[in-house]
Amino acid sequence: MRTSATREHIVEAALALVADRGFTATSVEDIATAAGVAKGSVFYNFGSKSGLFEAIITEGVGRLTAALRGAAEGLHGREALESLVTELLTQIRAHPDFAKLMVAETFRTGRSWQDSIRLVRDESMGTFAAVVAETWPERDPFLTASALFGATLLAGLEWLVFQPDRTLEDVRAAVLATVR
Amino acid sequence: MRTSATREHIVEAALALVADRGFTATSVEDIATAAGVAKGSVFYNFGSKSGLFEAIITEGVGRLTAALRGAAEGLHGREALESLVTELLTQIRAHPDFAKLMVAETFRTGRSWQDSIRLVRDESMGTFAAVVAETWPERDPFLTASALFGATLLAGLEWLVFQPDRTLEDVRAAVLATVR
DNA sequence: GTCTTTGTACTGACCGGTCAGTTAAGAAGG
DNA sequence: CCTTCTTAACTGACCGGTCAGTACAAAGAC
Repeated sequence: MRTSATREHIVEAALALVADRGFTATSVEDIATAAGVAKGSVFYNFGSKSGLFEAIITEGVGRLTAALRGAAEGLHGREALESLVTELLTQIRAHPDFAKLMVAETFRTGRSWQDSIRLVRDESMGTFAAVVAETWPERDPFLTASALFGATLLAGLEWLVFQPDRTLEDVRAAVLATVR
Repeated sequence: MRTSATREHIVEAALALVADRGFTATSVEDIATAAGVAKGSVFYNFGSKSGLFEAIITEGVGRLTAALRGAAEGLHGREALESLVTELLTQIRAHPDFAKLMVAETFRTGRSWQDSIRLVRDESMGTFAAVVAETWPERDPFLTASALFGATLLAGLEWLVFQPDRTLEDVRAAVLATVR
């Protein structure tokens, strides 16, 4: 099997802990305990602590970029934008820890996995920017895309962290009502 | 003098390092070296590592909330919103490290200074929410506010970190063109 | 004017604990 | 019995926090 149960348990536990506390503040021992394995297994399966996080992020990157690309596929204008917002919110709900991690780490420098984070950012924002460039050619595509992306991302996290009782539809409506 | 030069040097160095690397990843020794003082001085002046960060955040909190409150004072509707966006961008430019720190730490839990961070968030978002509630009573004030706040904040950081050659006016225009 | 005292700001060597990473031995399974 | 995977014990580096001591200025004491 390509991804053993042990690997999956470790990745899952690590993602949750790191999203909440940060990379350096989370010890490998804690991750191993939460995953129900011994510390050595983490090193056997991922080589190093940062190796583990590169794996986590690479996995999340692939998932998110694929989802966003698929969501915009064949659509144009406002319709494409609405589909992107909806898909991003869906992904945030499905993988809130990864979303937190992204927000927390995007503007830092020097970590080994920074490139991967930067990659999701560029890919995701690129998808938004493409729609913007096509639909509103008079606007600055990347600044506009980051505003749209930021609005969706922070509203999504506000929802999951502080107002978890709301529905995706509530949040979607709020975001779409504020952007034009 | 209330705040000695030593204190200021330490706060300044600490804010820069922590915004870039995170709290746990930054050692007190590193901060002291960057500030040009001995490690002991950090503990003499702030008591503990987390005491130092509570001081940093409290300072930033006061500055930001006062600025936003002042910006919305006496204004209404779209005019108030535009003033808030402009003021938030101005603050982000003046104190980019504090902005990074906010983004990185808002969705974490359990740190001793978390309450202070939460406080800026609530205050800042509250100022936006008040304008929303007054101007567009049919919209959800807090979800809308977080979308507006998120759009401005992430566009602002995109600007400072990835496109520093742009002007505040460029970013302001992009954000205001995207929100309605 | 000089000597002693006192208080404050600061220093850096040091200590105890924590943590990433290693290793050697054992289980699981074919 | 051999490969793959897992484990517990261990190691050395690093880090937060402490503390005994230095520097120095202000304030009496004579």
